[in-house]
Amino acid sequence: MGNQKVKWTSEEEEALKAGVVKHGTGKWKNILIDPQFAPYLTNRSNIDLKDKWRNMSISYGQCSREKSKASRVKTISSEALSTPTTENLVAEADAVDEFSRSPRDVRSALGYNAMIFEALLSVKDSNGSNIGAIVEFIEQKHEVPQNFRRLLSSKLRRLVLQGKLEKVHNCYKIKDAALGTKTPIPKQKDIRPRPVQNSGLVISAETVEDAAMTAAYKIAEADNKSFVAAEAVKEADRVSTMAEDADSVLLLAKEIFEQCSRGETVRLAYNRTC
DNA sequence: ATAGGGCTACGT
DNA sequence: ACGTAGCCCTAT
Repeated sequence: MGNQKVKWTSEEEEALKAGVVKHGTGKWKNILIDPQFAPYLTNRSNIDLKDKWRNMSISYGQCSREKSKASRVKTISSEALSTPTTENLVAEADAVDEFSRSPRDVRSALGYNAMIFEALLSVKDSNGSNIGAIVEFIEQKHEVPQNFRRLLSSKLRRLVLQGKLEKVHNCYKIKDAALGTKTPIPKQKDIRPRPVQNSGLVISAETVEDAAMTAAYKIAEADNKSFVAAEAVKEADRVSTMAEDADSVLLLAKEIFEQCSRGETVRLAYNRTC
């Protein structure tokens, strides 16, 4: 007799994720009235968004480990201080948030792309950020190598090439199109054994990039709120590292392709150690 | 308007 | 029978 339950479609989920990236968690009404997302969410109320986001956060968080019913998020604040498990360390680090940068910051090992998105997402300036600001932001939160600025600029260039970022004058910002409205890729909930298309580089690279975007969502969420279980952070780490590897291969392939198409002879030397 | 607890339809 | 996820209720 109660009402029928209407399952969320993947389009709705994507719109919600993108909405959270753009407006932040808790801004459900804003997401709902944003013309960018509204078309996908006509059947949902702001409360629905809140509930759905809660469910998504929970299911991302518990992934593989213990599935005690009490891991419902609220335990973080009460127990984090007493039991030093990895999970709680992360929760704690995120709860203190802001400018806490203990030397063993759990996220210091995150992939650079993830850091870049993290930086750009937390700067709400619609003009974007210049490279100096990005470097500064990341240095605040993570330990970086000596040549970081140089490294960063090549990463940024790459992301612009891929259409993930937009460069205006000397400022970089996240391209809206990259945040979901673009492709209605079905993208089912991971876990599934997904038949790996052995057909090629492009497809797999795109898939990985998609995963990297998801990782960015999670990181954005971690900064906006104070919870995201260790599993999610670890996964974000793993995935963004994969994405960077794929990036390199993709870029290399592109260069080779361009040289070939100009009729140049391309020589490849294989001297990897692994 | 939002957060969090509670209820329950639905799929195993 | 049980867990999950969508929906409802209430305090803030």
